[in-house]
Amino acid sequence: MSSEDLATKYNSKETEVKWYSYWESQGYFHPKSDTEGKRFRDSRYVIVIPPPNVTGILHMGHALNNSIQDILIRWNRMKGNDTLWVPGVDHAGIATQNVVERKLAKEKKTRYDLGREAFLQEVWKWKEEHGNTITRQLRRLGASCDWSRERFTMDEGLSRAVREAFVTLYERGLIYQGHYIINWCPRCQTALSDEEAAHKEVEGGLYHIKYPIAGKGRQVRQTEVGQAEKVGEDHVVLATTRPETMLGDTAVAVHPRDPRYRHLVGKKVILPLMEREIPVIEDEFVDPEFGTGVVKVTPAHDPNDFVMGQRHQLAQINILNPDGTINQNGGAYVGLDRFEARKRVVEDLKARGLFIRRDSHLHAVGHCYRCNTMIEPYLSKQWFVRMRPLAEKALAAYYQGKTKFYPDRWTKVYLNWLEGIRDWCISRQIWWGHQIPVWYCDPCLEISSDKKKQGIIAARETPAQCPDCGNKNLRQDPDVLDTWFSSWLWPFSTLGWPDATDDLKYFYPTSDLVTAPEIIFFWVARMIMAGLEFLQEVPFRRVYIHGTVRAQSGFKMSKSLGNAIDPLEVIEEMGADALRFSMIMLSAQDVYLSREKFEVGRNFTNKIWNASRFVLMNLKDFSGGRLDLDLDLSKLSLADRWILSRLEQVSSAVENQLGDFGLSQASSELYHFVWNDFCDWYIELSKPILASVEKSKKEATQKVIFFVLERILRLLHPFMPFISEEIWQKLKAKACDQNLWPLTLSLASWPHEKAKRFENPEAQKALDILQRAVKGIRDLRLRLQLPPTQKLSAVIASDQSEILSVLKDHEGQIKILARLEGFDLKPSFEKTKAFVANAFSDFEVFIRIEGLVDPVKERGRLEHKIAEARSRIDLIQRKLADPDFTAKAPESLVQKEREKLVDAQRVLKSHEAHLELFQ
RNA sequence: GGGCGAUUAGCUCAGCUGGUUUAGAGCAUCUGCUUUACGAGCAGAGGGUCAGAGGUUCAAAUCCUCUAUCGCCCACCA
Repeated sequence: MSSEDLATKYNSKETEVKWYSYWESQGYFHPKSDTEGKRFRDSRYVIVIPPPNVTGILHMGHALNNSIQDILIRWNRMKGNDTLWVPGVDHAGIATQNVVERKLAKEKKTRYDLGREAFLQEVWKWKEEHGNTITRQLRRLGASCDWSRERFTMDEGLSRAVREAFVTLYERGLIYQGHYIINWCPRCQTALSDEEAAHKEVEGGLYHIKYPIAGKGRQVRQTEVGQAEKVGEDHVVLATTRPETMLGDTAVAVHPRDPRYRHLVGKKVILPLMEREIPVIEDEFVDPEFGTGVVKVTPAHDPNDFVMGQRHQLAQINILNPDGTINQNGGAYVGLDRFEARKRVVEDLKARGLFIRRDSHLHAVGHCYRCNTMIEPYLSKQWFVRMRPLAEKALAAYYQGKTKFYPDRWTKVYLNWLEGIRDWCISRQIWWGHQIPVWYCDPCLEISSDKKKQGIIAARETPAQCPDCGNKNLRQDPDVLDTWFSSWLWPFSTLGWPDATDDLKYFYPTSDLVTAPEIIFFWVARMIMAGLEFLQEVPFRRVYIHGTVRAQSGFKMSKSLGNAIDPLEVIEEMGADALRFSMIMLSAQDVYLSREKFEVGRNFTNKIWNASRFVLMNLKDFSGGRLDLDLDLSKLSLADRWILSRLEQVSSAVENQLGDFGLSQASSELYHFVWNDFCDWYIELSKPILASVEKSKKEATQKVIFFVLERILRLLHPFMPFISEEIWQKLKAKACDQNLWPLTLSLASWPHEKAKRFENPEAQKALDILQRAVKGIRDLRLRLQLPPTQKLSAVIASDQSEILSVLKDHEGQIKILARLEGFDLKPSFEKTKAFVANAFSDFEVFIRIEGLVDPVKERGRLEHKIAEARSRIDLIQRKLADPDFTAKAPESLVQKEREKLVDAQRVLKSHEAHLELFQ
């Protein structure tokens, strides 16, 4: 085997390593920022990667997300745009801290044993050792990121950006600190944002409890029969899903217009177990329809109760420790875990005769999105971003058409969220992350009893002393910021913000954002707000939301569910190109994966490889390949003109699809073109010419096949970068104009020309005739179970001379493709019993069988065909008989129906005539 | 409780703004094949009243309404 040949089998592993390291080392993914204006800003194409977590390992969701981005990036790079794909990794505060804490736990240590400083060193160490797993894996996928611009949300520059953003917002009055009910994860022991509290339906209980009315002797009127259970002589019944929180109750509430309880308002009840008197208040919030119409009010442990508590100036009693155990405010229950406390509270209520019943109750409960622990609404002091003003800007930008969502239905989701936006709790009680750039001066804090910010210093640079009193002993807020507080700056922080770098000037705003629906709120919406707030410009023009990857079972694919397919295993086994192509083809909507689904891509790589082998084998004596075709088109064979015409159609279809994020449609367009048109027909039609001794004809076909394959590889390259490059390089060796060729396919130009120089409807029509003739004969041979070795001869009859001449011109090829000994062409043909036939509207094919066929079978076949034709004719006739149709449908359509009718009738007549012979 | 998506051949899915589609593809099934690249292949075949019911229209898988089943997202009803 000479070096210009392709091996019998495609070696994906070797190829992938070879080309990826070449591309990367040559800096092909590294655009320069061109602020000189040598190029138009319109010719930029920029994507920032959704930064995977440092703790992440590549899963199928990443594989899909990054394959899509890489296709868009490579496509744009080939189109000659200044194309930048900014990669990077997210520090993933809670997730990463959890990982390191788990590691410590194995050594029976906690983070508190180490202390903050030493713990953070541990995390950094972990990051150095394991943090580049995901970026290595992205390279294996083929992701053509500019690694020289790789960022980490905790690196120096991004940390600066975070401080800048925080302090700017603080100065604009958009950041505040306050005591509010937030979502608290007792396991992670930190606050969470609303978005981080994943609501899940849980089968819980609705506990009915009696609260005695204070001041015995006061009679409670029996309202109606049937209400007895709700309003007794000396108590009120209420319902709760979390009985243990009663320890912190500071009121009981009813609806102001609820007649059942009017008389109770203003009275007091005795909080059982705590033996505390609490008031009965009225509040519109209470739904008389729910439960008994009476609500216990726990301002420190329920968001609604908190608000209600503020309206009525109720005390807030926090009964929980940060770890979810009951604190000293919980009386006898101190120290118990919240769920244990629930049991005990219920038992004790039962013992006192105050427990009525537990109904089972389905309700949504928040769970920590990191560790899935049930969240507690918890009153604590946290930092918040006032989101309304930011959301207003984002809404305005949307209505100005600044950012568009694809598919469009996501805009509604996005807008709804913005319209109902709530403040963002950004402080986290963990250590791994950006520590809040706020310092306290304790002496000043003590002095300022009013609500001024005295003693609180938010600063970009660590302050040396208090600006008011000069105290040098400042204490930084121990909390860190929500991870998303750095992610929301990603599109510009990665480009150098807050510095006005060349990159920022040239590449911001970016072009597209490609991501999954899960993080529209977490990330996409916030990035848009941040972009508008800090740079007065939307961070990207278009947002492409692709489908979710699921296991075949329909569940989300995840390692913890054990239903994950490891993309690296697939790459190992079938190659990155196979993985990418399979996923993209399936990605028209949510992707349900199973192992077998990757076979499409694998088979396709195999097909491409072998077709290319064939081409290269037939170019042994050839070195006249060119980037552009230097042939007189009119002198090319029909097959050549046809494939060129199809190539052009497909190129522009792919171009159009890609422009609209129709990657799946584009990939399947290419798949069918390569497989069905190029391999099944064009290569087959070329074989006799390539084998012929007629040098000029052979050379012309060599040129065309070379040209078409080269274009195919370019079209395929964004989807399948490795195999296309490997073959392309071999092809390049056959070119006579190599000096015009780029060093790598990834820098070749995208083959889309506006001038339709190859468009050729005549060739397409002629080839269609040829294909039908061949298929018609093949069908007969198989249908009649004629032995393959049986020599056959055929007759093709048509009253259209153009058809006859097309077939005449390609006699040799038809003989090979249909495996005929020979055939005659006739303007008309008298059928005899010695023939079987297939009829088309414009011609008939006959095969001489000389009694080889069973007349009964043949009759059956013909009757079936006749029935088919009749039902078709019937359908068309009914349509044409409808006066509404002929009157209202466009004339061209009616005309078409008439033609269809004539065609169908011809087919019918042919079959009928033939059937008669076999009667 | 709201919103969104799905429902098309045994399986997995295309079918975008109604009319060249007699509703397609891939896998699976069946038949045949050492045809000078590919059996991960080649050549054929069978298989669907497009979830159901209404409606709009000359014309509906495609647009509208309702229903059913499945899935996702959002939501402070204790």
